[in-house]
Amino acid sequence: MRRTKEEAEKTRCAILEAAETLFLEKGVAHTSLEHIARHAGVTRGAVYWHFANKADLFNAMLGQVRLPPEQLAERLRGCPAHDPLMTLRELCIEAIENLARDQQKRCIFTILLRRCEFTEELREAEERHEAFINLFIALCEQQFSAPSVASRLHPGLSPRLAARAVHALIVGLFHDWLRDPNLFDPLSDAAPMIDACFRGLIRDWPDATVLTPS
Amino acid sequence: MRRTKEEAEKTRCAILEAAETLFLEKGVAHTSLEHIARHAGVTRGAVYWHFANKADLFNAMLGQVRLPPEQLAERLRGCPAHDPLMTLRELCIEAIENLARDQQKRCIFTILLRRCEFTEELREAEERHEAFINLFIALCEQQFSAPSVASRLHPGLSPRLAARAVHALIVGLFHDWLRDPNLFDPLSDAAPMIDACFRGLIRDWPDATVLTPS
DNA sequence: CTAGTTACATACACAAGTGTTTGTAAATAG
DNA sequence: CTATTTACAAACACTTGTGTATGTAACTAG
Repeated sequence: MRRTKEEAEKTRCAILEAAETLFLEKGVAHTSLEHIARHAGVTRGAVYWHFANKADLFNAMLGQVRLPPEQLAERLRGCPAHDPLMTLRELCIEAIENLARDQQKRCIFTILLRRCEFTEELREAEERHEAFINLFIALCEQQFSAPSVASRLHPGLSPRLAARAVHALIVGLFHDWLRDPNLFDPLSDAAPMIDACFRGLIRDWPDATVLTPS
Repeated sequence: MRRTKEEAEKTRCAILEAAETLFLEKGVAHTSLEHIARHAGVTRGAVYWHFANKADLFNAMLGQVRLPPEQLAERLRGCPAHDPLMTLRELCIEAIENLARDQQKRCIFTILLRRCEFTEELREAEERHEAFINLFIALCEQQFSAPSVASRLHPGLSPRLAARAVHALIVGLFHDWLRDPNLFDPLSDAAPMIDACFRGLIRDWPDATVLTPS
């Protein structure tokens, strides 16, 4: 019953998909490879053929999507310093909207935030993820440090603190919304909330009407 | 080797303490009752004597402290409507400072946010926790709905959205800081960040100097 | 055509965890 | 002083999970 190469790729995907579903449903630690195999319509043999162990499968699953911090960091690094704040603002809003639109991203991020324990075996994934978060915060801080921006920070705020606040708000919005998607509507509410945040950080932040000419 | 009543209470506490330590260290799902018992210097017999199972032990552990959302909700409900925003602001700042000061609260909240999977067996604890979060958000929204406050909201913001933003910021700050306590100093940075948030929500939010006369 | 390899399924050995039952010494009630 | 709980320890029975080893049919390279 040996399958052709592309069929093998299909079972690999089926396993990844089953893992995604079951991790979301019952948590990473509470899902066994046996359970995943059954759900994918294969045996543990197939799972161990494609992946070394559960941690490896978990990493492969994460590798399927660019998580928001990763994506944000990438795009922040790519953009020039011209009007850095507006770029940052738009990226933040996009990140939230993306999460709402992309079902898989939502699923995987929910697993990361609410369905897994970062213990020894998942340390690698955790560290990679944290590295991206730290990179994002650092780049964010860099945007706030540009002379033309830093001078507009409200008194009492440093670029460092502003960057921390932006990241905290985004993480909090993710966390809250993934817990209960009825709390707000990402597509319509992301912009006002992000703008409120920037308005509290930057002295002359323009009106919402100017920012979203549609 | 039967112990007196107060000695029994001491072993109960020892078990709870061991659970706290090990849950934090290795995650809830990855910690067995056997492991907890050993760490507390007893056998599983003692654990099963004092607690029905792991979920029961987990709930008892959570019951030891008032978690921030619970505390916030309680205090918000208790305070009269006189200057509701300032009360809310102070509570938010206090919550963050408290987390930094109270070692046990920090530990347990870290477990809740980063060391447990909310699967079937912990559903009860999750639901209780979520209820407090929703209560906090509702009360928060109520503060923003007071006529004297709602009229001062920046255009584009509803009381509902403002409440969501405040909660998201706090959750994000907790999450970030518990992940890496070096990101900011709760005692000195909480106030400026919370004030920045409120400044972005409320039109005539006063200066920081006025707010912290110290 | 046949050797070797691929993509699994099956089976095995082992460890660990759970809940329960039973044993027991000391505290305590009467 | 005796009977009965209490507060555990120890042992048991069972399930589940992991990693590995072995089997095997079909694909594929030469």
